[in-house]
Amino acid sequence: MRREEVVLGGGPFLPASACYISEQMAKNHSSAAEAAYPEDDRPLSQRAMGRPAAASYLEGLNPEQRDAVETLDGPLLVLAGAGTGKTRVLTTRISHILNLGKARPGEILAVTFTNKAAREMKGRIGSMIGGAVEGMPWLGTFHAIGVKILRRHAEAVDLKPSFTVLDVDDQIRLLKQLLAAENIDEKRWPARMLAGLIDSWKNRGITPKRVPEGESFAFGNGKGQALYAAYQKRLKELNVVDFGDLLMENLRLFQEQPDVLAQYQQRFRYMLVDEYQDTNVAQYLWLRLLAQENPNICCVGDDDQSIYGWRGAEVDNILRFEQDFPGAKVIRLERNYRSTGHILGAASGLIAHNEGRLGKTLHTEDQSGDKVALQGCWDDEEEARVIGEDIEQLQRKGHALNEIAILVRASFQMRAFEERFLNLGLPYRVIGGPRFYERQEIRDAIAYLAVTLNPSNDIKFERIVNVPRRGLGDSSVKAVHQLARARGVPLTQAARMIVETEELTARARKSLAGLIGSFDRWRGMIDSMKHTDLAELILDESGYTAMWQNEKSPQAHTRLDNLKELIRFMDEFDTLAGFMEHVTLVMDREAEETEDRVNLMTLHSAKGLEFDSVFLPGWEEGLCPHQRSLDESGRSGLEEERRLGHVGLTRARVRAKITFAQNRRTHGTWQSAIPSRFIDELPVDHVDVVEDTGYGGYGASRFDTVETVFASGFYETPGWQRAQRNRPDTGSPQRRREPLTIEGTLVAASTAEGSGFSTGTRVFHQKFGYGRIAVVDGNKLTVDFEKAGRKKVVDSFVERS
DNA sequence: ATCTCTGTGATTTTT
DNA sequence: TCACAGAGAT
Repeated sequence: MRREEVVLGGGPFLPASACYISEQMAKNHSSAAEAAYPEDDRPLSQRAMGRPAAASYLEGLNPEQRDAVETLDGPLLVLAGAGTGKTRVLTTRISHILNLGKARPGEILAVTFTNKAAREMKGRIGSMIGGAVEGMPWLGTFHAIGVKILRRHAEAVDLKPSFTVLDVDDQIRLLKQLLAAENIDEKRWPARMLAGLIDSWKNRGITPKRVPEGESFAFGNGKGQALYAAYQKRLKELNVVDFGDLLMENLRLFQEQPDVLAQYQQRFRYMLVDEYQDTNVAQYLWLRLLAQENPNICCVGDDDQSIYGWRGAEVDNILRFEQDFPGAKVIRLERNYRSTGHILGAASGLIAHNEGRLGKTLHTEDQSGDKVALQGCWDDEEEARVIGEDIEQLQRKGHALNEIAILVRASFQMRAFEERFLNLGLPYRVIGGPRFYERQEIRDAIAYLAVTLNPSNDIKFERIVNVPRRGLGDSSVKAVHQLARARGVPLTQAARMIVETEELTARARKSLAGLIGSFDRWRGMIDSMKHTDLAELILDESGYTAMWQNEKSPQAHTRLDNLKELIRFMDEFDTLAGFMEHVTLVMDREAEETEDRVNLMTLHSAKGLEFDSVFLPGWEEGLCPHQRSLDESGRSGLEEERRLGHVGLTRARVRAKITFAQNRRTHGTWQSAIPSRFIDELPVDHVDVVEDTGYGGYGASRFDTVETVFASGFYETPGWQRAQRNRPDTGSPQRRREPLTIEGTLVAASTAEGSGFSTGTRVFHQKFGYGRIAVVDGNKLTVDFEKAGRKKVVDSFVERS
């Protein structure tokens, strides 16, 4: 994720001796190498040096794992259940391919979903083959690899090689502008919704032209498709791509340029895919294209752990693998090395209720250990109290808090636990939540750096043009915008032009000129200054650091710390450009946690992790099979929720406890809840019911209150009142009051070179009124206005009167 | 520009 | 209930 990813192509990747053999084998690798294996086919030099025999790393594997590692040719699906050594198989397989000399590191494509997984694989392979990780240039996330390929062929998809990746914030900002331009009421049709829709299209590999007619109506009364097209056009103008494009444009590239596709098909002798159950349609199509020529594709995944359907993952991809890749071999990894027999039994029993699955039966030799505990509680507070007590007891027995996790379905559940733990003085940490890169101050800082590097990055420029406040409010920005659009130039360039005139107030003009000047100055220092020093200088000189120093809010200090952390992070890269290249894609830095704390997170973020003790609160109908999931996706939704439960249980090594609350406060009102259907699906032999002794007596009376509050409160809810009020209002979306003639002038001005104006012409200006042109200087006019006096203006802001 | 008020909606999250 | 975003007021 750091420097090594910037390295393109395959550099030296193995010790010299190994490199030699790889070269040789790669040339005529097919039959000879296969026949030779498993005999010791290392070069004499290596054998003489006493290096471990080729197969030594295979020894610790169980038969299925070994089969998965050694079945190198043809399509292979490895169904790897939870805790069955999936990562080990992947990394050993890569090492094996390299060791046999069947491919060079640069000829292996290995894709993961997260940076974390990619990093882990790099690390493990590095320690297996001897540290030289640079040799795996094509090991990374789908997105990172997508960027790498796109950079090399940017022109083929109407981009410049210097394109940047748009983050979600900027994406929304851009969509909002489009909606405003189209006069769409953002209240009714929020930009986020459109973003989600576009994302879902991109997930499925659907271009604007191919949007199904019905789906276009999912936004703005049928404007969905047109807006998607407009958005794509705008992205190209700005030379940016969004996350979805990283794959979409790759697909387009491969489809439109067969020679480019062929180049990669030949390059990748072996392909490996991690977490295949999480791939979306676009990723699947991408892999299919690459594997057409050379079917050595190995997908590792677990259909029972597919929990990202709602963001485009297609479980179907893994279910259909054998049809998609004819002649595919399927290997099941069912030996679990993580959990006790009871935990595994409970998890297996639960997931067995799903119909759409390939079917695996996890087993373990470990038959010791406790059954899964089950306890009902009165409400969420009691649930937190019970779990808090359990944890304190574990702590007293000497268990590390780091080995304890509470996995919730939805983040609002965390609150009760946090309150309780603060009360008890029990240290905890929340995993997930807002990420470093998503913090406002980090994004602002990055915006400054981005504009310094590339002055035509309009989106970033807009973000910080008035941050910190420098008197460039809406009206000033709008004027710059208008000019930029009329001329078809970036905002910074429009700003340069406008400060030569008197369109803006003297104060705004001075401020804007200062900002532009600063950016020019900073840009001039890129080559002569260390990038981290430059970043610091920019943040200081722009007044950004001062802005937070002057703020008295308690978070201001953290923000300044984060900025320092950003600079420290930058230091891991050689140049500013190198840092910026990776900033959008990889900023998942979490400070290494050393303290002993209980882990609190959602079930989703627990995937891939494991703990000695796991608590699973909130197993209630409507929450653990989440109501929304049921409403929106019916049976498949229910099955995904069940997989979520399965993922939760299989995180536990030695103990797991499921709890549910009979009453839960949601949106302010108390609701009585019934235990999740999943609870009754657990095999009784693996479960111990803990009697709930925590409440007595007052339950019924409280319940009465619940009903009264609910019944009487309804007609006072804001929602109802809103509905009443809005009834007669037939809704008249505000029309933007902009004379059409202005538009006409704008179009004319943008097409004509130079101004079509001459001295003496009577003109009209929105702000200054009527006047007569005194001087024409290219696009700049000096006009004697009847009321405002002599002003310098840009020609596109006036019209003939 | 900075605040206060009002309306709104409320799973899950990576890149 | 409560947090947050956007509009409107000062």
